[in-house]
Amino acid sequence: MSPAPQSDDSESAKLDFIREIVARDVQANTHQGRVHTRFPPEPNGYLHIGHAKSICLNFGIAQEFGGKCNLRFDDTNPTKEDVEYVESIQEDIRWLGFEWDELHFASDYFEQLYEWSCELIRKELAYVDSQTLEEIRQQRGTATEPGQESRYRNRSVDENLDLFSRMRSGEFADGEHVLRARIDMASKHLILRDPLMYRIRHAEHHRTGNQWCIYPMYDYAHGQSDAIEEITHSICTLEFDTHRPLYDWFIEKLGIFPSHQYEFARLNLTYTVMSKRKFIDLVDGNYVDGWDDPRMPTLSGMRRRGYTPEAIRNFCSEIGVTKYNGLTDLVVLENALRADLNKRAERRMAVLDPLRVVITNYPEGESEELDAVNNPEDESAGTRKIPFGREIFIERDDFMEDPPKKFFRLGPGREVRLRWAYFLTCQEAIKDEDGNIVELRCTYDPETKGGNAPDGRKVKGTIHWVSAEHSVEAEVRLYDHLLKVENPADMPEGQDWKEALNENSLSVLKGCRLEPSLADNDGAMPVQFERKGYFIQDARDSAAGHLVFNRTVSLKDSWSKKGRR
RNA sequence: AGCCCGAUGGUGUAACGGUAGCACGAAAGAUUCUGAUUCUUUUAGUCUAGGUUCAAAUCCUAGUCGGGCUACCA
Repeated sequence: MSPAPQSDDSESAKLDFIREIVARDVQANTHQGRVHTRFPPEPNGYLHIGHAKSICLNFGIAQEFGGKCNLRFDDTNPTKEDVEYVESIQEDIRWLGFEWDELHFASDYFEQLYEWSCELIRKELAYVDSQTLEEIRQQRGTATEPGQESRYRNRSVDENLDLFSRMRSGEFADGEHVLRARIDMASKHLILRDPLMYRIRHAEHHRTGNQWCIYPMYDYAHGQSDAIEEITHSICTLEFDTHRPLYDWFIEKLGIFPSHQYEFARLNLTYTVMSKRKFIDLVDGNYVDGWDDPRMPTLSGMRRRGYTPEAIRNFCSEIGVTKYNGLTDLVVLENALRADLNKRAERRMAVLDPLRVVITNYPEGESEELDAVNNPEDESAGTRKIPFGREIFIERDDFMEDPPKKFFRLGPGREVRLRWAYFLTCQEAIKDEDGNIVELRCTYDPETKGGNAPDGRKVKGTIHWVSAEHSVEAEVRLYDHLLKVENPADMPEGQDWKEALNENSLSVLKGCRLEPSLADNDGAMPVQFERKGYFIQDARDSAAGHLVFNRTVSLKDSWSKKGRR
């Protein structure tokens, strides 16, 4: 399939430890120099930015080494999985810019897996255990004490074969029997203490329907699926590293294609959570609006928020791949996003907190159109016309009645530039009876049309504005961190991570005023509201009569930072 | 607790026995019709203790700290 463009680091990029292994294997002509990876999600939830790291790694390696990457759904637990997720996962991967070479489902291998189980039984390497869950658990032993062998451990091959086939044919209820690998109940690797291979589950599977009532466990299904697909490098996250001895054991005993497993550290980001379990808590607890809430680190949420695939890919390449379990600062992600949006987003003007300005020396009842540059970073984006008139709106915090010296914006008697328009001088602030400023009376200099003074005088500040008459109203949603703490794994004793939820993570601004070109903006196009940030029209709630914009990310703001000090 | 994995500026990473480098952040400055962008400069690091070696971030041993495993989840 056609490779997507890989992230923008080129040849100068250093190889991470996994790519080093792959490069070495190619060099040594292992598997005839063939490279084949896979991305193996369980279809039981939506993909998140952590999955993006794995996707970029697996698909990226395939592209870089001229290999292949499969998408394989690890659908071995019918009670948790659903086609809804199968579809959303594919959508998200494609959106990220990758295309799989082969699409597989572990459930397609159930018959082969069953046959291999029989082979292990015949080799006396697997047996049917008829103990209860509780008994099995108790016999497992502890980290310091060995486990005990099941009283069913030495059943004959024939009895095992018979029982296993009757398990398959549905003779038994859930939990009556399991199939176990016969390894070593005294092993220091707890995972090798006769791990379960199959359990009985009378449940309908989203793909195989009611064809099966026994389902393989992850450890028995995953490595064998890798082997069937002749995966050369099976890349997974760190928590599976204790499973590797078992992964290798099955492959060795079955004598099948020797896939190898390599583990890397999953992504952790500050101020957010990154697990399906916690996402479910957020959605079910109505802390967010759903899996695609723009505050969620799910790919669907990030897409709705206005993240671009390129930004995510660049981020993944910047953070690297190691076995160190770190915590990546969210600003790294946000900067990757700003860098990408800065190049591609067209500029528009929008006033989020409008303050009316009457330009007293501008002729009443008249208006004009001015030229504005769409993207100073990209000349090909061209220009557009923006209407200007006697009454405009400016941002409320662009005016101060008693401004400090370093405030470059509007104040009584001060002159600023209206972006792409004229110089404007504030003459008077009109207040209501409570002393709130409700309107500004200003004058403009007709000689400064376009934004430059013929006499060469300079102004320190340029502010954005919209025409009162021509602007359109919109709702704007601003987002902040989901959590108030950097690391939810680090909560004080006895505190649940949900106590750290930021109750101000969403603020909804109504009555915002946008320049009219935004009314028929192609909804999918990211835009920069000048001096405010990058925004995108909300894909779900925005309609012709009711514009809704999401703030993707703010611009860097060294002014407000200074104020804090 | 046993086993496994890990530890380099604030954060994320590179250096593969031979000059500790990069990015982000932070700080200062320049430019600027976005207090954005861009550019310049500065900042700050090898967990600890031993050992091997002419030479250790790198190899060895022990310790400390962090993570994982002890599901009929993946």
